[in-house]
Amino acid sequence: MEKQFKRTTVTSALPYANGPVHIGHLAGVYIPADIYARYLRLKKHDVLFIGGSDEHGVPITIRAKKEGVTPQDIVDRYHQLIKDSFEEFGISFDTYGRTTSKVHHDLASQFFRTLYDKGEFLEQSSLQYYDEEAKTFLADRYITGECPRCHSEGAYGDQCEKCGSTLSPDELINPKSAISGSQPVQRETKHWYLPLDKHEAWLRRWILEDHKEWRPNVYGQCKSWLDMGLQPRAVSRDLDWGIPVPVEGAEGKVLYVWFDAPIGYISNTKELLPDTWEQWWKSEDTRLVHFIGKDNIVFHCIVFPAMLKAEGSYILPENVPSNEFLNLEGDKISTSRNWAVWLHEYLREFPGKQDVLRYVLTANAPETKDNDFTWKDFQARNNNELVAVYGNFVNRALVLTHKYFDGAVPACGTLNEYDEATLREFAEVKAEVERLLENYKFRDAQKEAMNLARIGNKYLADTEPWKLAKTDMPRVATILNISLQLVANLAIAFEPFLPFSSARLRGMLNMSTCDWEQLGKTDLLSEGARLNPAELLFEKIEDATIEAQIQKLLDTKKANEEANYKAKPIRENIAFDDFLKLDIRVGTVLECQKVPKADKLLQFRIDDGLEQRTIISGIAQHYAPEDLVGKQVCFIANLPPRTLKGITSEGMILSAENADGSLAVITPEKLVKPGSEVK
RNA sequence: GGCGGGAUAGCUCAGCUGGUUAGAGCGCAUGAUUCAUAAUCAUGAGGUCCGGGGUUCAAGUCCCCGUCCCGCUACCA
Repeated sequence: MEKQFKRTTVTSALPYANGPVHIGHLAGVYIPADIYARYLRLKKHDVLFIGGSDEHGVPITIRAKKEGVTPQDIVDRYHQLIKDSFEEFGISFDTYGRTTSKVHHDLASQFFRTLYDKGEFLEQSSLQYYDEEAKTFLADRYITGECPRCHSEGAYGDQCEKCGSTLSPDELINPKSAISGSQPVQRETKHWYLPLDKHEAWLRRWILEDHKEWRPNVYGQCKSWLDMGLQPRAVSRDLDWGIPVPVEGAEGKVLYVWFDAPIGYISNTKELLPDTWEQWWKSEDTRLVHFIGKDNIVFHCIVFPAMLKAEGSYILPENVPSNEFLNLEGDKISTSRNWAVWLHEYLREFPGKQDVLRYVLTANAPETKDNDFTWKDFQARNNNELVAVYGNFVNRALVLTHKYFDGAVPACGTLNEYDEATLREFAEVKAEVERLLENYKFRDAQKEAMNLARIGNKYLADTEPWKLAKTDMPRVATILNISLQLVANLAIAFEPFLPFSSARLRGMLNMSTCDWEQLGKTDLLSEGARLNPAELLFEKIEDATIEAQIQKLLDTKKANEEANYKAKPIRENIAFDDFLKLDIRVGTVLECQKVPKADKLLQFRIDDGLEQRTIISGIAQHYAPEDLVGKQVCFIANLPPRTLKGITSEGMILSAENADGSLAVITPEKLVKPGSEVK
């Protein structure tokens, strides 16, 4: 475990280039990765911090189609937006590439080819939908139709967004091609699969035995997957946006985006360092660390390592620190619902306050469980911690020096015991911050760094130089010298966390060096050195500012509710005879209970006027079974029976679906005889 | 339902392989102080460690049963 590494490759999940970056991404991946990379650099370790945009995949092509532009236009737009906002925010990538680059295409292609030549893939043909008009196979997202579960229109081939079901394209009723609108036909197509099952044995050993130190969520999820047994995964798709499968007879096929994206880490390295990139990826004394969100655990811990191992010449990750999710004001962050704090907007609305957001998102990082970001917490942490503790100490030390010594670092006399105890505390904090950072505990590490400022405030309160100034100037000189040394130390300690503030602080101190190993030293500023005028390192954030942000979110929410409250268009007319075929009846609920081993199903015993029948209905999340007993419901009585969870359902209970997805059972306005027809 | 993660002071979280009166920051109360962005410092009040069993001399920490939250997954005629 205590392996010595010569260099470290740090990767952070590639953001998908079909939308901007929000605080969830920052808290989960980019800020911790950046802190880690900056820390290693400060320690003069060799480190390479890799980022880049993920620019392939179906959602981008769909978005392009919708907007009437090319996929390239989409990725160009968001790649630039994301790249610029990361840069402005101080995420210190050594390189930020993109998966549409030539280097990436070549490398990914070559990677695939190597595995292909080594026989690491399975080839398999299957039937898939094909659009004869557009002359192309259709990816799952390109097929729409009626959802077989909730019967709403507009379900996609992989998922119905209305009821949330996961679908496969051949389940859709009346499938239509999203490209031409024509009815697609099934055609045989060949694809390549990575047989993960073949890699199971070593993965099991490597993760479950050799990496017990991985975070519980990461380890647990891997174990869960391994215990369920791994299945082969397709690595190609029929699509024209992506990296062509480099095999004869594979025209019209591209690498599946999850296969090409992680290779992006490697190709971005190669693009930056064409001659030496391999040492960052193939040398046993390189430590590889992937920073990701919890949705990416399986890819980075199982699939990507399997790819690397299959290729044969690459190292495997040493750790995969993965964060949970960040919520916003109590609700899940959602791009489609516009429920987010977007980085590019934050940068515009809070100019110069990068570090405030960095601080808050680290202090409240979802390292062990989902956390909630609130604007009030943002304000409190800024005003009560950054301003009151850190900024204030810096300001006190500088102002006092200007007042009593005209802005020059005063001479340090003999230290008394209290001085030395204070400095010892400092050294202890340094060791603790290091230990925490090396264990990927960024939240605690930052808190520990903040303790340095607390020590400083206490030191000033206890020594009271403003009183001694009347009687003992040499002692005041010593106290302020030490205080200023502490301030200089803060500039180093906070460099990984709050780089902008550290830079400003160094400017105020005229401090040229910044080296982690100097942390804890008391000669960072030499006697007589001139200080610049004190500026406020952080400023208070007023209530009005916070209220405006909260209002902005509330407005968003309202706008969304209105946007969602749009009734669906009426379907095509049907013949009256078709209506007559439906036999809708009223029944009285005699019994109702939850179906065992199913979360959404209720089992009804219904009096239909003639006899009793059993009906299963997926409304368990909206009704307690006992509340329905004795009620009358409407149901379709002449559907063929269908077995669900081993129970035969003889009909379908009618419910209305509200805008928020909740269900309301349809019941007659007054009591009628069971078996009454609904016309 | 299965699997994984979580549940500890008002809030956000620490508590390693079980061991003295369960900790930190913020908030709150009281006092001190004025160099400082009404900042700081000290002290204090706050906890059936989700509930119930069990193992043990000893359990927040281990085992079993259950509840709630998050994720993946199954079911939704």
